Amino acid sequence: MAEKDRLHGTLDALVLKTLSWGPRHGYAIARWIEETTGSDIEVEEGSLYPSLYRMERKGWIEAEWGMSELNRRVKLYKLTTEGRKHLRQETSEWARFSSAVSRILLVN
Amino acid sequence: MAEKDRLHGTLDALVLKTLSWGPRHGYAIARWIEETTGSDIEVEEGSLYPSLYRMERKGWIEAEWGMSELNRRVKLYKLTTEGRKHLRQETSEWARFSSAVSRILLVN
DNA sequence: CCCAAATACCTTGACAGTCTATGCCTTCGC
DNA sequence: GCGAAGGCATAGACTGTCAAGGTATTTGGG
Repeated sequence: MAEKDRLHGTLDALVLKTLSWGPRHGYAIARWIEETTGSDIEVEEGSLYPSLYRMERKGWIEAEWGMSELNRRVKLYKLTTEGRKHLRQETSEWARFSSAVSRILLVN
Repeated sequence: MAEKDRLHGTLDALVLKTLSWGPRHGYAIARWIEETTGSDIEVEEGSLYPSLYRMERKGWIEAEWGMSELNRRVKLYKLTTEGRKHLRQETSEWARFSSAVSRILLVN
C-alpha cells in the first residue's frame, strides 16, 4: 500500500500522451508506459480499461477493432482533436502541480 | 473537477515535510503549503484533518494542545522519528514517480 | 499433438483519499 | 455588539486505483 494509488488522476494523461505518437491498443499502451519508465510506473489492466472507456465516453479517444502484428484481435485507440486539446491542458496542469510538490518536497 | 484530486496520495508527504521545519498546527500547515506554492496547491481542511489523524494513528506525527501567537487554542503537530523515516521514503518515491511521469508527459 | 506462456480484452468489488459542505467556538478590530 | 478571520472537526458523496478473477486466441516447445 505504500507505493499504491500514486498514479491517481495521472493515468489518463499518460494514456493520452502515449496515443499522441499514434494509434495503439490497450495492452500495448500499458506495456509501452512500463517500458518507457523502466517499470517505475506499472499500469494495471483494472485501471487501464476503465480509463479507456472513461476517455472514450468523454470523446478524447476513439476506438476501432483491428489486428495486431501478432495476428490478434485488438481494439485500436486513437486521439481525437478534443483529446489532444485535453492532453495539452493536463500536461500543463501536471507541470504546475509536480513543480509545486517538488518545490516543497525536494528542497533542503 | 478538472483540477481536482490531483493531490491524491501526496498530501501526507507535503504535511510531513512541512512539519520537518518544526512543529505547526493544522491551519498553519495548510496556509504554509499554499503560500509556498503560490496557491498552486490548495489544502482543503476536509483533506487536511483526515490526513493528520491518519498519520497520528500511524505514529508519524504527534499532537499536543497549545496556543498560537494569535492567542488561539491550537493543536500542535510534530514529526516523530518514525515520521521522519517515512518522509524520506515518500520523498524518494515521489522523485521516482514524478520523474517517470515527466519523462513521458513533458518530452517532445 | 498437447500444453504452457504470452497476448489481449473485460469486469467486479473493496478500498482509500479528496472534496464539498457544514458546524462550532474564539479572538480581534471596528 | 458584530463581522471577519482563525482554528478544529466531521459527514457524505465521489472517483480512480487495485487485486483478482474471467475469457479467448495464438504461438512455440517438447
